[in-house]
Amino acid sequence: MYIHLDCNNFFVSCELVSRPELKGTPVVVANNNDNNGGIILALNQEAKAVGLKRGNPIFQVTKIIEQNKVTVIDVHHQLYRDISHHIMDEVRETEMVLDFVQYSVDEFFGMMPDDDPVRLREYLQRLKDLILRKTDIPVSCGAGLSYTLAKTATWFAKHYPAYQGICIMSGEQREKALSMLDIKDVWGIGRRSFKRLAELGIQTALDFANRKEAWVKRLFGVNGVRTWKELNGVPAITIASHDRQKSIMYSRTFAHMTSSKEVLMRELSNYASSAARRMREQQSLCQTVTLFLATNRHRQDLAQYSADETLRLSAATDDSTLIIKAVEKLLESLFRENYQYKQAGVILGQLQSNKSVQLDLFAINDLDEKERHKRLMQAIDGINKRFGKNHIHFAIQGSEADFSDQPAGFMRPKKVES
DNA sequence: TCTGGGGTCCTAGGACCC
DNA sequence: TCTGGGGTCCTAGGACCC
Repeated sequence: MYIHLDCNNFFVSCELVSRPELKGTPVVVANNNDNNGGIILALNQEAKAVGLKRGNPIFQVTKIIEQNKVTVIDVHHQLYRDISHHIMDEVRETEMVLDFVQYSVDEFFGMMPDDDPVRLREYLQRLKDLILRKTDIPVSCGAGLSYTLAKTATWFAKHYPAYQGICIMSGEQREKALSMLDIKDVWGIGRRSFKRLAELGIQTALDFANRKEAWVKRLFGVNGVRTWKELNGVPAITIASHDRQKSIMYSRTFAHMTSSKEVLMRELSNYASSAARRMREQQSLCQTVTLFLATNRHRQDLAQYSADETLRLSAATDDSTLIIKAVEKLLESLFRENYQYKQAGVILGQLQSNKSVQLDLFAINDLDEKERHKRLMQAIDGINKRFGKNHIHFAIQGSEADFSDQPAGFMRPKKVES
């Protein structure tokens, strides 16, 4: 049997670890909160109960928030990454999960060489208890004959309190479960497919699973067929190991728009620097650097512009100086005067291991230079690890007061963390 | 009159996920 | 006033090869 574990309301649960007094009260996590902008990214049961939804712009629901004394917390992505690492490490250490594979920041899959429902339930209960004890994060879990069915089981575990957070979907229960599952809630069916399926009269997961394979292939391609097989209890999906990403993105929506190239460059150099640091942490090099810019698409009264461009480096690198230089070059190419920019980001692409480097043909005599850069990066990371993020930085990143460690906003004083 | 048949690689954009 | 940030994979079409 495939098993699946998923943290409950992950972002909110992470915040409640350090603010336990808020447990039992409505809490949401939003971005750009201190600017009264932003949207709801995550919410707990209590917040859902008063009518809030993921994706609500804060300014549209201020009344509900005030009337119900909802606590709104600013998002802390790094905290969630750290807690995620903690959870995954704890689970790995127990060696309880066969074929462990992390799927996202807050969920993972595994296998269980047993389909006895009683033993499976005990086993999942032990995992669930372990994670709660070690990290204070509640999880829900499911088991089924494929990844998709295991994830479906977790969906039932979350939506039906009677399961108490654990749902085992045996082969016999499969059809009944799928007949109760709306097709839009199936993993792999997004908004587009849902719309087409609705037009074709397909309402439940079972309706879909009962169609012929050729029909599915014709209308929904290979991915559709994979989902179809999985729903029928035939494993068809492989999940790539999460330990080495293929790209790293760092982007922000700004609290205030800007039309200044200098301001953009300062922000972007910070994003590049943060992305490069994360890349070095996972011991990768990037071969490409992408930059994108966009105006506020919600402001129809303003001129719109968005663009992106990718620069291929002559050799893969993890050197912040080279990456920042690439970003400067890209900004030079993409920037247009007289637009109000609202969003920008840097993507480091085609990541590869730093263990096997393809040398730059034209820099082959520059090994000393390479070594010096490498040591420079190590020194910068070491200092910042010891004295705090951005303790030392490149001049182009701006003065300390400019750093927006938290989601966006120019000129906001740096938050000091003890 | 009549203009092939087979490949590979790259990229942009779509669709999906959390 | 105010509308997220991060990823993956697939496919179609263009450019190129013989």
